[in-house]
Amino acid sequence: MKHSDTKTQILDVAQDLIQRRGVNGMSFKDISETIGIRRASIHHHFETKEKLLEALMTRYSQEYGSAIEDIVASSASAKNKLTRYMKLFLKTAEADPPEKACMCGMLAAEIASIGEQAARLVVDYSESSVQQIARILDQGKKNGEFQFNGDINVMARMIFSFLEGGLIFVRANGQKQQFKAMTKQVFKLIEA
Amino acid sequence: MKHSDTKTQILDVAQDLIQRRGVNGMSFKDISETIGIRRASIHHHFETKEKLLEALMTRYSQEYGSAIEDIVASSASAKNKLTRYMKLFLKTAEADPPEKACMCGMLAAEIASIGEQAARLVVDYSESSVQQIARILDQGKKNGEFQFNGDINVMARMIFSFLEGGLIFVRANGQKQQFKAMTKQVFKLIEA
DNA sequence: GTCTATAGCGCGATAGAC
DNA sequence: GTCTATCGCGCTATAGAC
Repeated sequence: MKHSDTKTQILDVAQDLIQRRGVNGMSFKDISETIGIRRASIHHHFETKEKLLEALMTRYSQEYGSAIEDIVASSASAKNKLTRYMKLFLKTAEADPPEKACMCGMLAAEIASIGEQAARLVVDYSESSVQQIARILDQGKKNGEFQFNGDINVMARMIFSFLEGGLIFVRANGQKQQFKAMTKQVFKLIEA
Repeated sequence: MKHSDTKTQILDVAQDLIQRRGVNGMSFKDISETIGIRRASIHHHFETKEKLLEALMTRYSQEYGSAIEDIVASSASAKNKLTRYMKLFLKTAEADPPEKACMCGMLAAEIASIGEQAARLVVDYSESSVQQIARILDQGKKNGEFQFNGDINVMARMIFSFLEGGLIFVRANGQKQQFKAMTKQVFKLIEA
């Protein structure tokens, strides 16, 4: 079993810190102390903090983007797909130790503090997530699983917004079981 | 017409900066340069940054808390109340210049970076907001305006989460008209 | 690829004059 | 109540040895 290389370790620790404290609450010093190297060594792998954020968000988009694509492209029911999609968020809410929000949500909250490139990656990822949710809703509406009034895309954006905001607030108030209750409530609103 | 005093100016500028950049993206230097005084003068009014955040969140709870109470306690229809409540968020989304999210949401996102006292004020305020939304939903369900499956409190928390998350993401992607569309979608889901 | 050393600035905070 | 001056630390970033 090989240990992950330094570059990967840096990305892992940076992501963890951002999910807990945010971009401006995460520093090269924090990272270096956590993985036991010097700050200068981080700069060897990532020239600037801005570049680190770009690399982080790129990896994130690929990992989660393909996980979500797998879900949407599968032959399962719409309900099963939406359940699996929301389970990705549930996993973060129920992480041990908890106190983690979605990294995309944290970067979006501090969008003014990250570079243009990283900001675009955040926007692109979130817009693509909304689209994927919309596809699931569309499938469900067409095959009769789901039934609700209003526009599918608006509804998809609402679900995404609630998932992101929900994670931030259950982390703040510590009541993570509330998050699960809300994901179940989604189905009560849209199921036929 | 008297100009607002320094203490109020400091709170106003601090709140504005937090809504745009977040707690860790706001500094005494930013505040001092914006209102044209020295950093030491801010410390005269607020001993520490932590105390400033407490004062800020206390004022915020009072202002918005009483505005929300007025709405909930009025004799209007549930639909009218919920519309007025959501209009408080819409006003932030459509602020000019925009790029503002809800201060409570920004503090919640960076909850690990603020003191215990300020953190509790954030949690208390958001929980009380959820309760107020629940009261509106309860009124609407009882008098037949609203009709939806599931628990009222969970539904209230979902609406609050979506409003907070929604503000963060429409600020990031610049499409504030999407926020208004989502608030309208709420009624399509719950109206009888 | 990791290190030491350092530059240069921003930060929160305090002492003390006015 | 505001100022100047300063402390001490954290921050991102860079140069250059090993």
